[in-house]
Amino acid sequence: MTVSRTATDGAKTQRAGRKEAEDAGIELGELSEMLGYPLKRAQLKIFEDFLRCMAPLQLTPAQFSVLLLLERNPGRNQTEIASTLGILRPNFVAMLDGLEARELCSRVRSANDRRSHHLVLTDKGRAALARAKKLVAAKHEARLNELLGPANRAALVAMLTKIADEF
Amino acid sequence: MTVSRTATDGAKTQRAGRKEAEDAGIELGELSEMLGYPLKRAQLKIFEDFLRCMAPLQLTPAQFSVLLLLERNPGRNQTEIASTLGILRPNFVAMLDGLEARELCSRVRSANDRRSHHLVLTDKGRAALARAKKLVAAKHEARLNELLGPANRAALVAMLTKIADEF
DNA sequence: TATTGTTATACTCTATAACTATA
DNA sequence: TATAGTTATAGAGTATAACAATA
Repeated sequence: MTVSRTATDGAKTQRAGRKEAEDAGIELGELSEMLGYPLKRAQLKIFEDFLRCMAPLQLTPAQFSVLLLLERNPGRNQTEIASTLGILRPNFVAMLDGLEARELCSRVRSANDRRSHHLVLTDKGRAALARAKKLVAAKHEARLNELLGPANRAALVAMLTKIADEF
Repeated sequence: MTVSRTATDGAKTQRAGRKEAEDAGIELGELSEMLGYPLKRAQLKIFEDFLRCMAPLQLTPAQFSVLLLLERNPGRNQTEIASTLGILRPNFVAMLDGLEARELCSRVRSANDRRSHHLVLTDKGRAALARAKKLVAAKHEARLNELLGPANRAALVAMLTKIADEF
């Protein structure tokens, strides 16, 4: 649990956990056997690395996931996209404002229901997403495969998905 | 990635991701194959369940991890405990204030170095931690074993630890 | 009356700078 | 001068209530 970090790209911040001196022989004890602790630490590491790999495109994991969803599901409205990703509608507004300001996607008022916006990728957004996918595959996911091996990596994703869906 | 939630105990909040209607057939696509997305969702689910199981003791994962560390490593100072857990020292102050106000641990000024505080569990803290461990083992971790099986669960923790330490 | 997008707002986490008291 | 604990503060992320436009 706990655990902090933030390596927006600068890669500064305190190394945390595996610091250096100071924690001269502090024992984690049961903590390392529980799931939550390594799970949280791994999640932070992965997001950190994702940010690093994505630095040239300046996309956060959340923004990347939105673009990916828009590509796969063009023309959906804000409520649909946000709820699929577990983003609350009010919080999705500023996020979309940002993506739209960068011309990566756009809101198109629906003709049928003039309350809702169809969300679509712009050409620029499509291009950025294509580059982003390549960066993630070549740098981020490739390193993962290197560390765990493809079979273990797949097993890991499967177990995490099972927890997310069934726990 | 994205994903939200917060089930401090009330278990309200929108179901997110696996919502109900609205997301009529929205496809996640590559998202489900990447590590970050299921990793984040699993982490939120696990913390949610941890909070639920821990509701009678009102301990967050972070607070639990601090108490566990104090039990295993009595007499360490704030810098040591905080850095081990990846908590920044400034943020650790309010956290300790809370635990001390509930008389679960206490700060003892060091005789050698009057700048630092030895951190120790109180008897009440030791008792709370004992109860907490039982709750986590009986409710939280047991359910995990049920879902994945002990071998898979161990493999999962091993892989996450590897990522946290070596990635 | 219900829903979509939105605003306002608040609370938690995380992060940095700078102070104080010791060393 | 350097370190331990602290204060103040700022920024993300996440949460809820309520409003305008539309259905």
